[in-house]
Amino acid sequence: MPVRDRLPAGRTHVPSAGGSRPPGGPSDRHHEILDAALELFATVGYGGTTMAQIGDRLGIRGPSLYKHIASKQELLVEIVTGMMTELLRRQQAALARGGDVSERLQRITAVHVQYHAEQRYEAFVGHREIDSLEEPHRTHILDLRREYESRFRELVQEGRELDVFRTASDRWSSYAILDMGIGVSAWYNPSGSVSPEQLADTYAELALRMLGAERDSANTREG
Amino acid sequence: MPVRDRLPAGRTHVPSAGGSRPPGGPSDRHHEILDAALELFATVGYGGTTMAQIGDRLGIRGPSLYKHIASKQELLVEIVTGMMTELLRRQQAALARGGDVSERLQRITAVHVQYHAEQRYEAFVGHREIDSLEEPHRTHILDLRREYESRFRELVQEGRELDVFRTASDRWSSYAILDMGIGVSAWYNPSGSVSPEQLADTYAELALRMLGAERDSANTREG
DNA sequence: CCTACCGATCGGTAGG
DNA sequence: CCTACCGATCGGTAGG
Repeated sequence: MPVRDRLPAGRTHVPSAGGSRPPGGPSDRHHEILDAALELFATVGYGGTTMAQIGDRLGIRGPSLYKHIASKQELLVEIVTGMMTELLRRQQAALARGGDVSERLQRITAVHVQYHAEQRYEAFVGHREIDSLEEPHRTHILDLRREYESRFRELVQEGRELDVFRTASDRWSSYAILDMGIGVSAWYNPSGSVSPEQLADTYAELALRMLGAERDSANTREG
Repeated sequence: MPVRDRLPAGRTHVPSAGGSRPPGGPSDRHHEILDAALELFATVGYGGTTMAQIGDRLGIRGPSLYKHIASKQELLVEIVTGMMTELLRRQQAALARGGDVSERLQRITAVHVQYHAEQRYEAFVGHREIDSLEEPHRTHILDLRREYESRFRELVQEGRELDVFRTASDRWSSYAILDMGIGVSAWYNPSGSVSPEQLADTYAELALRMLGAERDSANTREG
């Protein structure tokens, strides 16, 4: 359900490297285009976005965009691959910190949710517009996604085998965790009073409870 | 994440009333069109579906559809309003059965999930294509959805005030439950070995755990 | 970065 | 239920 209403306006920049890039450089323009496209794809959809609209946001005409980009499809590919790459990167970092299975599950859930709040536009587009990707990009993204998902499932399984988690199905439990995090990208409001970190912590707690983890409620985070 | 791959082929009929309708009657054709449109909207999107494609499924040309329907938009409106109406109807029936707050929360979660598995195409389209609705339909649907969601939130609140549930936020908990159910419509495979009922029961259990409900694990269902 | 424009697609209508 | 077709939109190219 959550999507409440249309996605609220507001920016969700890919880090713009505030100053380290030569001003007026070609990749600056590319980045501005990507940014405008992201916001439009998120609010009116890939198919619903025209090159003229993207150009409007930069004060130029549609055809002028082609001096900086190859195609509309290229913009989508960059957005979606950037999203999956970043999700996998954060997930790997979370796992690399080690800890018991509850800690690791809690951490990959938290980074999952935090990303979907912080970069809600990338996440929203990344999930919604996968079928707008032409091959072989679509297949590639689906492969990355399967890898991302399998980390959750494997961790749930590990916990269940150790009798730390109690669940009827590793698969369904991990899907439930993934899906409730994805949902965040549809309703999170960055102008609200809650930070992505707070939301991430709360959801990670919900996930652990869902898995029937016996909480010591104290030492789940290392000192 | 879950969407695994493209939505698998397969039918999800609005009940076709096997035989009680006069054969060749006008509403038969209307229903066939609606059915073809549903499957196409679910697999290639509303914007990605052409009238010619819908016609193809019935062995007729695109323009011939207009003898039975008013517009492409009308088809979407019927699908989405049908979905929200049915969800609300089932939810009300679940609440009307009474019981304590855990029982009622468990039941509205179960019907939520069961619908998203049984009618996964309607549900998928109903969530994904809301922004493809023209006004005033879009606003109307969003109103119905808010009503549907609020029942979850109110029930979570009731349980928390009774100290039956323990949750950091009624809102986030209810969104989590709603979103994990919505996710089902993207990955559920009706050809698999698990029934919508089984999935619904399992998810209802996950929801209760998430809310920190103290399970007696026995008398949560009346005799 | 622009205007002019091509080629293709599509929802819907006309008129049988 | 069909063919013929209108009017509008859109991604992308040509050629400055």
